[in-house]
Amino acid sequence: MSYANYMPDLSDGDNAVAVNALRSAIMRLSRRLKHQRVDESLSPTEMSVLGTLARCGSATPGELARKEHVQPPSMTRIVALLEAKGLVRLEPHPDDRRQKVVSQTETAEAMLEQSRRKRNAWLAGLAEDLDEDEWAKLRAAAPVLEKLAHL
Amino acid sequence: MSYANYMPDLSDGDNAVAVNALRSAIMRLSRRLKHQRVDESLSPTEMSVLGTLARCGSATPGELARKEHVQPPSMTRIVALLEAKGLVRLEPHPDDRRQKVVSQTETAEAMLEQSRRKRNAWLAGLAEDLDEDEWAKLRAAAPVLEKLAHL
DNA sequence: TATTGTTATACTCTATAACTATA
DNA sequence: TATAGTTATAGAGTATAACAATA
Repeated sequence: MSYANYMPDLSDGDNAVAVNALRSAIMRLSRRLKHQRVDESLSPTEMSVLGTLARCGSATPGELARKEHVQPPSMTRIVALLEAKGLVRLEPHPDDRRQKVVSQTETAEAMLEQSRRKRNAWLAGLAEDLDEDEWAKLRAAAPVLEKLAHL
Repeated sequence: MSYANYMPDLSDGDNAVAVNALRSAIMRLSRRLKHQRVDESLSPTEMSVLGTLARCGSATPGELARKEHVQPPSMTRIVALLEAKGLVRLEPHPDDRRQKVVSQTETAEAMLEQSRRKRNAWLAGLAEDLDEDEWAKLRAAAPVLEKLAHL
């Protein structure tokens, strides 16, 4: 099969339908996920930063800003709030005194675990309305969506 | 196969991984989708309301607030902004004088069409990094995500 | 008395512009 | 001169509380 067969041709009805459905679902679900916080004082982006740190180990504020698609001043504020809550640690960069190294604390790890439980519980509630086939499709698409989000 | 086999057991690693990936991707993609507005003066929720009206025909402010998961005062503001831009029409409710009926204008239909084109263009840009199999998984999961968002 | 929608107000999150320190 | 991060400020979007009109 040639590249043209799966490239998202703008006139391809299937892909257009999928794109519209994805966008609509993403915007709606993101709004509802905001209400599923383990800690009400933790914003979605703060949670996302903790998740990034859990995956990457540590990062500079600039790297975090690029990964989360926010501007540097916004990340400055987010990191400061997380530090005040004891969820991240800030250390001087070993090679460059302009930069800082942000890493998660043990408290953050515990909170992420708690968050995972709450998200699973929320999902379990919705699951009663999904059948096995639908669940399989979600599991298959999850890594693709994650890849899209990182592109 | 029994119900227990596809129910999202909290100890099920596959589902937990999928949930984490989905949540992370949804939050990141929603942030980037905000920057893909066809009209800079139209917020994501305003776009979403227009989409809802396109699907449902018309609705009261209260119904829209529930569907978009925002509080009634927020929807009052959103509807007022959309009306000022000539994108929705407000008419008195036929049976209940407390309520109003919101419906989209022809201008809104044209804007939604333009928006679809822009989203497809954005997706076409990302498509170069997705292979055929990944696209198939996205198409399969799109209706499921839409269903989730409506549950 | 309950419900629909609005007004007034405050809060959260993010961005832009200007600044400091270091490379 | 360029880059990393910060400070100060403004704007967008939403929520809560109090209110008006109608059921």
